Amino acid sequence: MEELNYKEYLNKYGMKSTKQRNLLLNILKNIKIPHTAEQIYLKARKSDALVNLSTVYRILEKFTEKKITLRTSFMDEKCVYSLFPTTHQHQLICLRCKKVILIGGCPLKEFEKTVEKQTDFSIVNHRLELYGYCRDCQKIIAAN
Amino acid sequence: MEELNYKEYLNKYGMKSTKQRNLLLNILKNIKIPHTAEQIYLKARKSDALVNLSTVYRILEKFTEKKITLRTSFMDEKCVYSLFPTTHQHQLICLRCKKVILIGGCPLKEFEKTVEKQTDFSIVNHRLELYGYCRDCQKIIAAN
DNA sequence: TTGCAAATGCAAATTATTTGCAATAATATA
DNA sequence: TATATTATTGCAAATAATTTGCATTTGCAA
Ligand SMILES: [Mn+2]
Ligand SMILES: [Mn+2]
Ligand SMILES: [Zn+2]
Ligand SMILES: [Zn+2]
Repeated sequence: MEELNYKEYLNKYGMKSTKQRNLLLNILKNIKIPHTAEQIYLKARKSDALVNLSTVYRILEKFTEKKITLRTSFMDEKCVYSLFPTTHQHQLICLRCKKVILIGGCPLKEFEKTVEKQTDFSIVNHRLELYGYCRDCQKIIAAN
Repeated sequence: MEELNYKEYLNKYGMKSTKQRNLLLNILKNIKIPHTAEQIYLKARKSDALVNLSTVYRILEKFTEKKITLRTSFMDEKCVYSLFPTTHQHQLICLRCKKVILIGGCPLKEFEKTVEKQTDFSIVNHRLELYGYCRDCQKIIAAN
């Protein structure tokens, strides 16, 4: 964790720079996979700055509203948050260890056009996730 | 609502035929879009047979386990249930009126193979939903 | 520096879903 | 058909994630 001040950045979004928000931005910058509000809260506790869990929820809500973060929810599980991706991408999720791999490249452009013609819908976005087993988990499963 | 007895069908799955289960099967058969447990419960109450909400949850849980129903959860919202589709299909959802259109034909087979090669994952399924505006809602939005 | 709106902490509320347990109902079989 | 054996149900209470009310604190613009 280096930089702990995102004042300009936050002000640009009309948000005050608080130690809690700076801290969360820093945490979000350093995580490689999406985290739940509670996971982020637990990381925050480890730092010297204290944050309350409701504050974490409130901050993530505001960040999501401003598209600073992306809020995702898998099948049944809790919502997870990550910095909003700069490019359009999709996720490949391991059903056993929950590892997430981001995949660039979207296979849906043509399909969307076809569907638009067939249905008269105007499609504005989509959600695509692939589920499977990562190499490690494939081995573990095979060994049982 | 015609037939109210699915005894053979339920027994085949190792489940007893109860008036609650028969009723739910009938409701599920007649709905055109996925419903929440509570929506199904409310429809059930309208019939003469009484059902408890926890029972509805328990029945839907068991149905889902047996793949009689499909349990889906959109972004933040509650889980919804529908009869398990006989063919692989995806949903096109209107962001304004929440209408759901089912679309047959999956554009992902080739893409999955490519991703498997790139990532060493073994892909077992995927989730694809398209979001947009239905024709009616497009008009309404344009008129504002 | 001060004033005020925005942000926070804390506890309590909400909401969807699940669970324990005693009562009831469905099936198998005597 | 009567009975025994389980599975299923109803009801109330528990859980778990998220949200909210309110008093206090903080950031920042004037
Ligand atoms: Mn895409
Ligand atoms: Mn598909
Ligand atoms: Zn894995
Ligand atoms: Zn619509």
